[in-house]
Amino acid sequence: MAPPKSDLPQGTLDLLILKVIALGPVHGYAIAQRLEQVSRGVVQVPEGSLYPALHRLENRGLLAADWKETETGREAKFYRLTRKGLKQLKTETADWQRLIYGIGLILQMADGGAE
Amino acid sequence: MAPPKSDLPQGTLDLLILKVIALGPVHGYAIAQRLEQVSRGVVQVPEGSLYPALHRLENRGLLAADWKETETGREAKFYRLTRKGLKQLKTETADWQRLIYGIGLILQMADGGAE
DNA sequence: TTCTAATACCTCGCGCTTCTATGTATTAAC
DNA sequence: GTTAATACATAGAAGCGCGAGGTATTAGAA
Repeated sequence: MAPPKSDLPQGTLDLLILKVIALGPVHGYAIAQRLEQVSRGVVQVPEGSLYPALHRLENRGLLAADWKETETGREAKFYRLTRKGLKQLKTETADWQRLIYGIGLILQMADGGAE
Repeated sequence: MAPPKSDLPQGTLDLLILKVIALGPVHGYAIAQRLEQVSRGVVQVPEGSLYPALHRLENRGLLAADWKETETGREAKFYRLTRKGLKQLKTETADWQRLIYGIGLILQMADGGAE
């Protein structure tokens, strides 16, 4: 309903991409679709963010890719997680959880909440 | 226990600063301390991030500042929220909630969750 | 047939933020 | 008398997200 305009904070995109790929090999275009669908429109990833991110992750050795055919008979680059990528996913997920916990504490803060 | 290394995602710092200031006038140095204490060490704001952020927010008209004396008899720049700043705080808080909701959906995703 | 829309990939460059490093000055403690 | 904490500040580097642009294929509408 509400215009779901919401830019991603720097750093979170990698985590989301790793998570989607961890569920099974997917190609880039499908990753963006999954993220938008699953998050119910909250997370929208423009291609200008997506593909550079994928290349970054691949260069860091967190992803590996092979060209295959999609179900619709079209060539696409399917990504999968490396062992290093899986480890990174776990670390970043934990970091994220800790972060939103900490930020939650701050946002719930009311007058007289400290000293 | 665990090394609390956790860089802030871009954009969240403004939100946290606005939130702290909303509780009453504070000076910059104290803001960083409050954030670290309340978040139990999760949020750590280096001065090189803090002061530029404060200046940014002031230039955008979200904060106003006056020099006053601290309880320890020292000069410090006390910030307070403008009306615009309060409005911004509400918007950004709502945006943040929607974002962590969306990201939460993605991180909870398991195989077979979509098709 | 021709045009549009969707799929699927890519890069360039702007803009913005964060962080490290460095600097000043004062007060308190050791 | 030197170190640590308080309190402010800036400069420069590095990184990321995004808009805008580009290529190519396929499917469907006009």
